[in-house]
Amino acid sequence: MPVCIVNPTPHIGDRIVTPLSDANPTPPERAAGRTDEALSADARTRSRPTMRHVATLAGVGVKTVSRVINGEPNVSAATIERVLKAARSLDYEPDLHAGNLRRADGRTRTLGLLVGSVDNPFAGAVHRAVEDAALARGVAVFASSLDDDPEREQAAVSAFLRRRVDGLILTTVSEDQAYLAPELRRGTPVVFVDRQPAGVTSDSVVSDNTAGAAVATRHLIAHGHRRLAYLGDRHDIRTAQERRRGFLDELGRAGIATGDAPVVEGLHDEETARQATLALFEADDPPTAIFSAQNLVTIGVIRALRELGRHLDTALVGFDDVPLGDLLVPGVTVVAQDPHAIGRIAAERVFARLDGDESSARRTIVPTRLIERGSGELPHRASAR
Amino acid sequence: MPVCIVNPTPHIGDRIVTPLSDANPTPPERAAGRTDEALSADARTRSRPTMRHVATLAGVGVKTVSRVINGEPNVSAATIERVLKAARSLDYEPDLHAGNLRRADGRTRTLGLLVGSVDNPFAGAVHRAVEDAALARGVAVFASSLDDDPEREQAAVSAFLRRRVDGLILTTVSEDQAYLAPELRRGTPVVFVDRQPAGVTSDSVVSDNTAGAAVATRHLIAHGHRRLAYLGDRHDIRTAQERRRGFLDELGRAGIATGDAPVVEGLHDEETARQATLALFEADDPPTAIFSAQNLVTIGVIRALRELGRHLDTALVGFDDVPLGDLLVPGVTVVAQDPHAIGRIAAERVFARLDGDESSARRTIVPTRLIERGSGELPHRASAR
DNA sequence: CCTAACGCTGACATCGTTGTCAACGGGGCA
DNA sequence: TGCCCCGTTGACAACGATGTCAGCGTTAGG
Repeated sequence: MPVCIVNPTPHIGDRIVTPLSDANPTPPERAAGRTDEALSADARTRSRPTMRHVATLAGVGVKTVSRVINGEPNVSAATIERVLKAARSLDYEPDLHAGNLRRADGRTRTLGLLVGSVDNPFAGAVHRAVEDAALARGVAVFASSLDDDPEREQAAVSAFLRRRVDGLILTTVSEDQAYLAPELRRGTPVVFVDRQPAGVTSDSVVSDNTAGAAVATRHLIAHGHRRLAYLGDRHDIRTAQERRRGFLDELGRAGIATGDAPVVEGLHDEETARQATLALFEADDPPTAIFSAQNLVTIGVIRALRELGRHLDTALVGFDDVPLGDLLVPGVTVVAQDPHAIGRIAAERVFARLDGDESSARRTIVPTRLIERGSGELPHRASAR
Repeated sequence: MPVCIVNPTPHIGDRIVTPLSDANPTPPERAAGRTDEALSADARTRSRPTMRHVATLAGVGVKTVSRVINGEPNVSAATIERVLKAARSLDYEPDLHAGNLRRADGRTRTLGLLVGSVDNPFAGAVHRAVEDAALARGVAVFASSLDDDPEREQAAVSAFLRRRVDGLILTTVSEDQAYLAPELRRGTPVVFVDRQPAGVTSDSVVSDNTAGAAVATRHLIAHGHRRLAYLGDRHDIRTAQERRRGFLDELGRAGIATGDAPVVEGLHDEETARQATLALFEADDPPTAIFSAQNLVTIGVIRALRELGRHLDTALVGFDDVPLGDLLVPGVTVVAQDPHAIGRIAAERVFARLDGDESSARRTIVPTRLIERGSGELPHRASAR
């Protein structure tokens, strides 16, 4: 086995390629064998074995093979043995989709999951929960990233539907999901996560955005802050709107003028959030406390505050937890969502629908939890500047 | 739209469920219509429309619909128009798998991806890169978590194969992937990521584990440390073995006795790593520097060092980057992998194979990069204790 | 002893689509 | 005019599996 020693400080992007011994010398080729011997020899090598190959080798009919593979009753023990042996020797794997074409229930045992980005920790947790629920039922999960792009949303849904997924779990960003109406009418379960649907009615599972934002805001106000800034996601995302509303409502409730509270929207990643924060502190009358409405935004804000050296005197509460948030100094106070619960519940809703639950659409609101770690408890003091 | 106010400090796990107006009132039922009117009416409502439904509505044959849907030539403009109109009005989506059954190339435009856990940031980045490459080719990605469970590995591969994925990108953990040999013989592209295959020969894309670990170790030694501990993953994972070897070899090269260097293995999450670290400091002669060989292990070590108040006098270099590692105090020095490159290259290998590349199997080694952030540059001083 | 019932089995149609092939009609050319 | 070619179209088989059904042999019951 060749060992490769790399330059101690290599440039990422370089790579070292090591050729190994020959493999896959057999070019792909579809079988056309018809005689029994041809079938058998052929299945054992190039082409993918079908039930007919197994049946021929076992000396039984295809239907009998089907019965054995699917564990149907009324096959003699000896026959089962022969069929299994043949299947093993050919390394036979049944074609789920071919079977599905004819099968009565028409289920592909497949789910489509659309999340913000499979790279985001929130999405990762949702995905993992969905997968765990799916695995228990032998269901595979297609995962796709949305990137807040409405076209990508529709393209992903279309790709899922062409592959005949049994159900959809969707984070959406388009104005309106009316395009899903025909599919819903056909009975395909669709559960919206993190975002609520518009233009159609279906199950959804979301965090309590308004209340969570209000809790965060109240927390900052309770520590003496009167000049609070909101930094959030695109305004056309309803989830972001709810968080903003929770923030502004709470300001109003505390008698703080909402008109001149700095509200920055349209942030979608660390870098834009960082720059927005820097700009906020360049302007007159910078905030003494910040509510950041999304995990990547929170990280961008933290970076900016560090750069400005204001992280110890500017209070911060973020919506959605941040990895290692407890190990930073100060610790990052957040309104934590429960992405694992969101994913699990969404999957449960899909499976309940598949199992025949025809009750009316349900909105499940998963509570958030304020986690105090320091950044949100920084008191207001006379401006440091 | 009902608004729900949640208890300010709710217990996560509770949830609020709001019933919405009725939806999906149509029970699922397979169509059996035969006459043209029945076909049409039926397709428009309950059942999923097929090409025959579209053909009937457009007044053409199914093959013509097939031609239009697939953009094949030799269909008159007027016919195309009629067919598209009919397809749109029925909200027709072709069945990729049915087509695939008959199609010459036999491609499902689907990929199977097996990673440690879709929840892990390394895996998320790999996944995202694979998805991006796949999206460009209209390929959907099945993602599945391995959890270092050999049975899960085989079950996942089997689930992928039953769904006839065009290619596999696998993180493996079983002793031996000989079970893949028949599939490889059939020409299915398989690319191993992060782990190298055993018992079969196929493409792989891995980080330069040995060199990376050596760089990390050399870095710690250069800062005066002589008592270095290794904390790593399960010993039966080859990737972990390589990192350990890189560590021990480098110790040897520096003339440090490897026999009594603390080497803790079998760690698989933050908690086990944390406890192992605590134990290390309870014993005599604790290390002054730690090399942690995996991202979750690194985090566990950091937590333990914080608890012990030793984070400012114990040097630490981790293998694989840690989210927000630059914002901790001290910053976490790591040997960063390039998971995005790993995923991208793996996907490129799969697609190259699908495009007919039959060159011999290739091992691509993606370099690592030492990122100095503070924790790895803590100097050795006389024991603080 | 006859018949019904049952366990076991395979022939056949079918699922939704595409590959093959032949038919049709019109235009260009000899 | 006759022929061929080509663009357009649809009938039909086939892909790999399952649902249906009928046939076989054996056993239980009358």
